[in-house]
Amino acid sequence: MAKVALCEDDPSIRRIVVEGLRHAGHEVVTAHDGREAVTLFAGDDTIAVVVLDIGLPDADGRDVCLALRSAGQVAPVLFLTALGAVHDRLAGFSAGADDYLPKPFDLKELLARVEALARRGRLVTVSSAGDLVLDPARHAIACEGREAALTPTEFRMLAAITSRPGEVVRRRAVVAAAWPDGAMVNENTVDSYVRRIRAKLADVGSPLHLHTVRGVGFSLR
Amino acid sequence: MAKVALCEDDPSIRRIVVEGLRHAGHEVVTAHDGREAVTLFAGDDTIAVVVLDIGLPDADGRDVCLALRSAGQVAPVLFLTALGAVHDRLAGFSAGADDYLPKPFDLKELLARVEALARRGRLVTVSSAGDLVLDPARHAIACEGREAALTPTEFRMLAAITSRPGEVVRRRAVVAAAWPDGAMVNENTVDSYVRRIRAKLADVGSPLHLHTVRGVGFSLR
DNA sequence: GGAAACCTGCAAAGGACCTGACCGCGACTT
DNA sequence: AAGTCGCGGTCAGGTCCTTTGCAGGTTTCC
Repeated sequence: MAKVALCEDDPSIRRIVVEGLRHAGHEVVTAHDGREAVTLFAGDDTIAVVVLDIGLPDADGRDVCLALRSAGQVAPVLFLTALGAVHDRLAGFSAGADDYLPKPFDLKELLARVEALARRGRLVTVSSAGDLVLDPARHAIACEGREAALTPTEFRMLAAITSRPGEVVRRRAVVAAAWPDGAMVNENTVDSYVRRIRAKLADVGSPLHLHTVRGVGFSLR
Repeated sequence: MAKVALCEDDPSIRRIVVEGLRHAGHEVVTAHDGREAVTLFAGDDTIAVVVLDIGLPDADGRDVCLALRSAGQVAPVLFLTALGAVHDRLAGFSAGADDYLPKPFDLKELLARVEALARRGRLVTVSSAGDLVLDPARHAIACEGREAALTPTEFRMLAAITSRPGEVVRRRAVVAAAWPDGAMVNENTVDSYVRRIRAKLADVGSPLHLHTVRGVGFSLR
């Protein structure tokens, strides 16, 4: 029950994979070549996993991956390839891939890996108007290329607020998230952190602002 | 003439396999349970192939595999199992296995597969990101011709960090990888090693730097 | 106007990390 | 057997960042 984007030029392989994914309950969008993949997949933030063939007729799958990444697509990418050579695998990873499957592959294994990637999520995306990305793997936020590192406490706090975009997160909940051990005394410390988080949001040019709801808490809009 | 690591709790099966491998000219090291396997196999970089029983008395073979992987063991892993079910096969692969053999198996087939794996080297042999190359066989890093030798501990540590290029690897994970036996007391020792690794990265002129993320861990960028 | 809630700038304290040096141990050499 | 060397691990001191809280200004609500 996740949305999977598939780019594969070989019709028979494509059919098998699509049927397998659909049968497993996933929604599938397909592209036949690299250009179509970029067009269809780049702006779609509902995609949970991207499956890319490396050997495409019009482009290298890795270039497609890079293009998707630079277009803000943050879904994990799994590469399919007939090339078993190590350096291809490596090039795939350095292009921003999250997993790799050499052809010929077992369909069940592909399904297992796709689902693993979908579960893992890898990134918490906050897409509302622009695409602000919260990256737990790097403890950073990113927006259109620009990136800012967060301290552990800042990150916990922001994560709590972005977990429910648009909604108001109560001050108490923010405190509980930022200080899981139950420590913390001074209320004002929260404000200090909010201030610093706001500064970093501004640094990356985020279209989303950390809005305060007086007497209640904070929300991201 | 390859070194094979075997972990199997059943004495009769173990004896048969060991004799078969030795007869074929391989060197064999054995473990009886998961803990012993991790202890013996994790730090041994001369191992060409690891053969793991999935059903061990003290642990799931897949967990052992994960532990070995995170400890920097890069040899291909072949699973033995009495379970023929597909989902076990898949779980095995997702745990980082390279091949799979259901019991009861023909000794000749096991030998053939072990040798195939030994020849092939390993699925993820050289982990590299950018132009930096990590060579497990020589315990060295190289960058555009220049090369530097790493000590075993340094290598395990760097391997753990390069396994996820760009992402932050938690300090805890780094420690687990560098000291697979769970030893290690002084936190500062990690810093010392990081320092040495940085020096060697600089020696070979690596474009990638070992970046520290305060309060979290390290990442390679 | 006044109080509460919030923002801002700043600075102290403590922790995390870096650095350079040191020492013990085992392996290898002589 | 003694010496040498590389590796693993530790230590002390310094640096820098994170955390925390204060003090005072500003906004909002009654």
